[in-house]
Parts: sequence; structure tokens; C-alpha cells
Amino acid sequence: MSRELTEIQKKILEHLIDQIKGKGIPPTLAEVARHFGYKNRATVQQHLSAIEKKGYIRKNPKLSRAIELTLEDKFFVPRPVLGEVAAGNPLTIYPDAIDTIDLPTIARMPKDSFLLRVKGDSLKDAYIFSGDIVIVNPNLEPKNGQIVAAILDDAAVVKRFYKKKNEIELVSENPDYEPIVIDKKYGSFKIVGIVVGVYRSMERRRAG
Amino acid sequence: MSRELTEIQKKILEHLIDQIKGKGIPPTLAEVARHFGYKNRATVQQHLSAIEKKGYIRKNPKLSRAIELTLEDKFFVPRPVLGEVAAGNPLTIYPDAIDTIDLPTIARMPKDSFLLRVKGDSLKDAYIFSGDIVIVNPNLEPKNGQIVAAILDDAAVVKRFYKKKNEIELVSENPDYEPIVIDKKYGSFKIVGIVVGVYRSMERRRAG
DNA sequence: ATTATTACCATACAAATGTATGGTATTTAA
DNA sequence: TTAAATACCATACATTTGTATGGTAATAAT
Repeated sequence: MSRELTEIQKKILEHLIDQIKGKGIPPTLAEVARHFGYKNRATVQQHLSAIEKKGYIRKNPKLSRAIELTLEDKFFVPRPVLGEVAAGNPLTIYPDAIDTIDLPTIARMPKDSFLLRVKGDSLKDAYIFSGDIVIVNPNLEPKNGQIVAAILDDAAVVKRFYKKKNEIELVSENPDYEPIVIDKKYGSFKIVGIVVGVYRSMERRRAG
Repeated sequence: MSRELTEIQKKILEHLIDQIKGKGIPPTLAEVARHFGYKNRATVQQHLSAIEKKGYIRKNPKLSRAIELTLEDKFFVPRPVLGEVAAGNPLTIYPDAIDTIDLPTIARMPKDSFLLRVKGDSLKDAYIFSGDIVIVNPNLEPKNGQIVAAILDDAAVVKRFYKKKNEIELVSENPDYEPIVIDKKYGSFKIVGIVVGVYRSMERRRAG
């Protein structure tokens, strides 16, 4: 028996990861069946035991929703990086995921949050460096002084946010870059979310 | 009705968090009952609805294990920091948790991993700064060049790991600090785990 | 003194759940 | 050509699950 998953098994495993990581709770057989339009739980049942035999999940018999991801043992799960973001001058953003990084399983994405890779050094005084992954939560209201990800004229920036009377000021930590001032009524500007964290893997870095 | 949890409700909520964050799957009523020695699910049922009324969890009726943590909406969950660790000169380690930080809910700890707060600047060239939280995984074998947390003479250090013939070399990123060389047979030395990630909250930091 | 809240217990029940078994059709491998 | 694996379906069954209801006892609040 090969360790390779079939296309359908792959899709089911992806769905399991999405549910477990995103919704926080593994689905039941019935729920998976519903999601894929299967008329029957037994179909899912058989796919799951195939996936389990190939070593990607572990099931705790008799218990409901007891699907564990064996991937967790490797401690890293692939996650899409939605774009690169200029901490210095804006960069154009990409329509789809530009890359996939191995985010550790400790980093469970909150619902709807996404990752951006930082390019440039304008946030180095906030200890965010080129190559770091920032975790952006789109569901929080930005408060003064928080670091936000924003879209400005179809490009993305990561900067510190300050609300003034009629303008919004986006400030770099690095004094080499001038603050950006935007009129509140300006159309091509949108706060995407606030940066709730920075993650930097130790994997690929070596001592200089 | 107050928003305060009773002692027992607090214990049950903690157990829910542990199960959801640690084991990855919310428990059933029966499982919680078993854990606390209750003879009956209805007891748990009533505690859960009390906790839900007070706003700490949300239940999806009729579905099994459908307990969501409302805490997630606040995006930060208290997590114990097991000690401080000197990136520069070693510091004594503390027997118990020295502090609790608000780790974002995105940061789900892998089983048995723990947090250490970094003090000192010897890792600044690896972009780890004083105050950063490093996530340490004790279940991985260190490879050359990886950053490890180690105990040396009852103090903890975070340094880059290199295995030589008869010695182990612990190297700081910061050239101000000399490498530490330990004979492999030396007793009071132990690798605690490898640093799988760095987390730094954006919360309490302000622009200079 | 009375009412509410808390902290348990027991019983009951419909619905959901995991699993087992058997079947069909198609594709892939030996 | 034959056998295996894949991808579905249907039916059946014991257990588990969430929930409802009712009860007791202790404590806290009014």
C-alpha cells in the first residue's frame, strides 16, 4: 500500500485540516458527507480509514469527532501566505496565495485571519524584519498606535495606525520613512486588519 | 446575574480550554463528567449552560462537542511562562511559572511545549529580543545550527547548538558573547528543547 | 423568612454517531 | 485475465450524545 493519497482523499484531508484548524472542532462523518454531497456516512467512513491507513490521521474508535491529525507530530502545517507586504514602500498585492509556509501547529489561525510576509525594513524598530510572517486579523477595530495592514492604492502596507480629526496617519517605525497621511474620505484606502502577532520560524535561518 | 464564574465553573472552563487547545477537540458532556467524577452528564450540562450564560463559551445546540470558546473573540488566552531565559549570561530558572502572558489564540501550544521569556540581547542578531516569548518544543532532537533552550548549571540559556566530536558548542548570535563549550560527559548540562518559534505580541509596544 | 443560586443526583428520549456488512461500478496493477 | 484498490450506495445496530424534566441539599441574597 502506498503512502500517497488519492485526489479525493486529499480533498477530504484538507477539509479535515480546515475544520480542525479553522473551526476548531473535527467534523463528524455525517458532516463530512454533507459537505461533499455524499448520501451516506459509510462513504466517508471508508475514506477516513484509507487516510488513516496511510498515516495522515488517527482515529479514536467509538468516540465522536475523534479525528487527530498526525501532521501535528511533524509540528508544521502548510499555510498559505496571501501576499507580501511592504513595510517600507508599498508593493502590489497578489490576487492569490503567493506561497505556502510551514506555520507551526502552535499557530492556529483565528477564523478569517491570514498571513502576510513582510518585505523591507521600515518596521525594524518594531522588531519586525523582512521575511517575518505577520498574522493579520481582519475582525478587529484598529486603535491608535496599533500596527495595521492596509491597502493603499492597490498595494499593501504594514504600519502603525493613528486616527486624527480628518486624516489617518500611517507611521513607520523606521525614521527613514515619512509618515503617510490619508484623508478619511479617500476612496482607495482600506484597513485590512490589525497585526495580532509576528511569527518567525527558526528553521531556515543560520548564524551569520 | 454576575459575569463572575464560581470556583467550580472556573475549573470546568479551564478544563475545556485545556482539552480544546491541548488535545484539539472539545470534550463531550460525558467526558467532562468522567474527568470530574460526576455520576451524571446533567451536572455538566448545567454547569455549561451557566458558563454560557456568563458569556465564556458558546454552544451549538444538538451537535456533539460543539463548545466554542468565546475567549477566542478576545483573541488572547492567558498562558503560563515557565521561566525567563538568558540569551546573554545565564539566569537562574524558576521552579514554577513566573508569569502569565496573553498568548493569542492563534498560538496553540503543541503538546508539552512551553514558553520562555527571553532576557538579554545575545540573540539580537537572530532577531530575538529581550521580552520576546520563545516557544520551546522538548520532543525534538536538536540539529546543528538550531536554536535550543538548555539548562547549564541550574540556569537556562537560549543559544544556537553545534555538536562537535567530544563537545557541544553553544553559540550566541551576538559576537559580544563568547561561545560556551561543554564536554559531552558533563553532568549539569541538558538540552531542554528546541526553539520552534518566537512570538511577540504587538499589544503593549508603542512607537518610540 | 423567603427566594435565588449553586451543586449535585436520577431518569428518559429522540437524534446523532461510529461501525459493521454487503453490494455495484470503475479504474489500476500484476 | 484476474485481482486489488477506489469510490460510491444502502441498511442495520448498539452506544453515545445533547437535552429536558424533576428532585434534594446547601449556601447566599433580599
